[in-house]
Amino acid sequence: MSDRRARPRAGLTRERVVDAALAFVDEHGIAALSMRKLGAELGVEAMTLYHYVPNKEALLDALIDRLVSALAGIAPGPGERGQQWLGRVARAYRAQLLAHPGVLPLAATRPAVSPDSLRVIETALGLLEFPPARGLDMVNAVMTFVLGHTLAEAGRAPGARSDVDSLAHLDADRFPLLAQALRDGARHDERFEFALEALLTGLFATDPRSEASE
Amino acid sequence: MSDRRARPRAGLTRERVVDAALAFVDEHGIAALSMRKLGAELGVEAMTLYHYVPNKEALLDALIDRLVSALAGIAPGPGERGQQWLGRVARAYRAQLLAHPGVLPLAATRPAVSPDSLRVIETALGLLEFPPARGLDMVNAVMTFVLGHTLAEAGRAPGARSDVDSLAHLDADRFPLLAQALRDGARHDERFEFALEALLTGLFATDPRSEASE
DNA sequence: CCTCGATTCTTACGCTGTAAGAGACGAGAA
DNA sequence: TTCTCGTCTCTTACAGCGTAAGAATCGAGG
Repeated sequence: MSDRRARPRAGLTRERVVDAALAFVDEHGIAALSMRKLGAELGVEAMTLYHYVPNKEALLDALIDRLVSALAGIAPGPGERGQQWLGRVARAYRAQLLAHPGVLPLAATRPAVSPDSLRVIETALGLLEFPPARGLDMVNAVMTFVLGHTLAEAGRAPGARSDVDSLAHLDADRFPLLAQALRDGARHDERFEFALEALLTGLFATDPRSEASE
Repeated sequence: MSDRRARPRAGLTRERVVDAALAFVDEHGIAALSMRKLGAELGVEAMTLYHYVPNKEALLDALIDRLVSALAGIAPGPGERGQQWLGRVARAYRAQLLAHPGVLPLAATRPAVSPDSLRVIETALGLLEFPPARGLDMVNAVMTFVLGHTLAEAGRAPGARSDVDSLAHLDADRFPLLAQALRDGARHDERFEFALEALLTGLFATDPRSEASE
């Protein structure tokens, strides 16, 4: 019944598996991802995947690592100050998250402590001219801000797009100011730029050298 | 075999169900929550819960609403400026999230558009002396910042506590500055206060009346 | 050709959310 | 009291999940 070449080798790699998972999540959302479906996408049974990934958790971790790794390549330009560089990293992070919104809930839920993300932080601390503890506070503030902001913008299920989009039909009598604020639409990019600049300005407002006291 | 009073009424309410779910999540984490286990906690079969909640998604939504509703009661003090009030709301939001860290992944993943959260925003817009669109940007920035920051601090599984805590044993040779920055421990509260003040300062740095141009 | 390790599949278990419908309860009507 | 009816609860069932255990198959090196 079964022909002799029913099961040719699929030529899988851990990388190919993660690639396929990322593509699948981009298309169908994180909730739809299952080992069986991912296997089917690769022409393979579910259990085969366990030869390349210890379990599903590890696979999900690998998805985040993909996004964060892209940030590790952002080198400071010649003479670039910490503030500019941190802004560039923040924008790149947001771009990565927006490019793969299905992964956003994962980024929110799992710690980002891969070697690549540590490298980004180490670079920042070297660049910032603040005491390391303070520098870490600043990096933490910026990265968590980007995550939170992008979550509100695009982190929800593939159906409803964003917080402000799901408010399209709201009670203008009970919330007149909010209705007015929303009249111009979402303006996600503007909103992000405004808030990022405000945060960076606030963070860098103090003098690096006056930090040891108190 | 089964005695005559085997099934007395459980006296459930939607509220009691949500209460139990919140308590269960606080104790065992969101991943452990299942309709069957929650039913068992209430002395009832799983399907019984569906008389009080249309499905599990709605139950999860109800959990977030619990947290956000607590913010709706924060009224501006007499003569209180927008910046102070927004800071108080931010700290209260963080306190709510920290009190129920199991719910944090939900807050990150689901839109916060319940009537109560809209009321908070409307109040903010009335208080801020900025054009509503700009005021919404500011509220959005603060709330998403708090969410992101608290996620990094406590949003992970009940096992590993936080991002910085899971770095306790890191390679001090490869990441010397980071290791130094972590020498004093987590300092979550300090870190939050520093970043929140920076953000608020940055947000309120511009003059409300000079916003119409450009 | 034969063997061996790497790869893939099969089967199975306990768990999940929930659809469908049966059954038991308690309050009001007769 | 007895009957009825709407509300509550349970039973059964199904398709899907992650993955443990082990059998089957492949391709490369001896």
